[in-house]
Amino acid sequence: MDNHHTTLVWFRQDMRLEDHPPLHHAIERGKSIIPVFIWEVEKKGVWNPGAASRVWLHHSLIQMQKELAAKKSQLIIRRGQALSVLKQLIEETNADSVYWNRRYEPDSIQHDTAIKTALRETGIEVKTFNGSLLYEPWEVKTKSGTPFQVFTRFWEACKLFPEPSKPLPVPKILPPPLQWPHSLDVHELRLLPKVDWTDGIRETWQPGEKGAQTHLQRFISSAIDAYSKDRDFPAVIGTSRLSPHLHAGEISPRQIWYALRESERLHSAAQRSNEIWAYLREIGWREFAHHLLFHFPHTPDKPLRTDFERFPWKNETQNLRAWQKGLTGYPIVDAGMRELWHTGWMHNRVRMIVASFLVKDLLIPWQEGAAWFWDTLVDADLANNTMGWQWSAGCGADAAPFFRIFNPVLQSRKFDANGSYIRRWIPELSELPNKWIHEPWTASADVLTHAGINLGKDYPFPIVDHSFARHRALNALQTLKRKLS
DNA sequence: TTTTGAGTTGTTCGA
DNA sequence: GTCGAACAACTCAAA
Repeated sequence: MDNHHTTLVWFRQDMRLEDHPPLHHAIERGKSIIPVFIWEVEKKGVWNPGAASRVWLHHSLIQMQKELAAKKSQLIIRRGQALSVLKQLIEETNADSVYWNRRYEPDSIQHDTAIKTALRETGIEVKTFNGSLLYEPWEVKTKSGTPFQVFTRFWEACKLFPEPSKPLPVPKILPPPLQWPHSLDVHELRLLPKVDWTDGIRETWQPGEKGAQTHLQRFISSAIDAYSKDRDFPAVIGTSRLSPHLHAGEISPRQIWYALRESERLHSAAQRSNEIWAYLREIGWREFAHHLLFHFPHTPDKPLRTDFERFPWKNETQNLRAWQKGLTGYPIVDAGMRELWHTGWMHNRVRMIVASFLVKDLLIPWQEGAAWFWDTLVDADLANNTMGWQWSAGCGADAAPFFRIFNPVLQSRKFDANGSYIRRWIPELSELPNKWIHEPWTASADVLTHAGINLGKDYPFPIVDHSFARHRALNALQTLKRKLS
């Protein structure tokens, strides 16, 4: 049995067959291919995937198995230390090459680099590729060679690069080995929770490459033309909702880039072009987040602006719990937190509102918010999550702390004027007229009774007064300034 | 990328 | 028709 020159293609956060450089190059070698997924033993002090991400991964793996089966191939699933599993597989299959797409989180870089070195030392060919970013984080730099810290400058610099390379086609067939090594069943990884709370995720999402394509097509055909207007309204499906697919790598940013550029070419109207670039700019934010994380690897735990390490945070567990459960008494905040809990996702506008509320109104450290998002978001991504929270706290790149104290009532009136988002996620308020839906505590006893609400019982009073909290946050920022000078 | 508060101008309404 | 109070609508600077 000559299985010689088999290539292992190691899948991680790139659960797709289209635009997959390692697969493409493995096929070009003309030898058999074994797709591998390894569920690594969870390590302490490392950002292991959160509960919602694991649920997503479970379903994504099942989809991958189906996709591969249609290509006369299969996904070999193993568990354990990646290096020893790969060595084991190399021995079992006589493989001489391992290909994979690069990851960019600090832990992953260290980890993957060590594996690459160790494998090469044993004479194995290792090739790594860029499968998840438009540009490598180290390619984009200022004129003086330093990393960017302001988005607009970063994005301008990106646009000076040649366009990203065209996505690679889905391979027609993956040459199978003469004999398949043993694989675990997806269920054996125990990625699903013991108590099943995943209904909402399953109803809302369709993990896998097909689901990603469906979302992309829907977005291009029905939402892109109103993107810049609609994207801020959480009751409207005005955003792409591609974030979990992007995070799992079920679609690559190159595929999105080309799909949109293609649609720009087909509809040459200037307006559509504006909308497309407004959206691509968001893909740019994702690139920027990875750029920042690569150059400032300590930022998942520590503020980029070091003076913020002395910010007088309040670690009030009760308030944190109320925020997590969607019981702050501010309907727009609670609606967002409940959408998150139920679907594993939250509209971006609402993410900014709830983040501002946690950090500025409750003065709870942004790391607490980041940790909760990490566990509950199906799109939990270390780069995006870190940048987003530091942006909200005002301690990261593009710092503007004063601009980021959102008024939850004003935001609610502006972006959910008729309260349909609130009513969807907070049914106990559904009978309350629009006038009071954003601030139930201002409604008269009469109005509340009529809406069937016993405030303080059915729905909480605000856990903090926003006006008071705003002044408190401004004072806290003031002390930071004083300490500096 | 937002909110607030002050200052200004405009509008309405009743005496 | 006039006056002034009350309030709405708007602009702008500062946090």
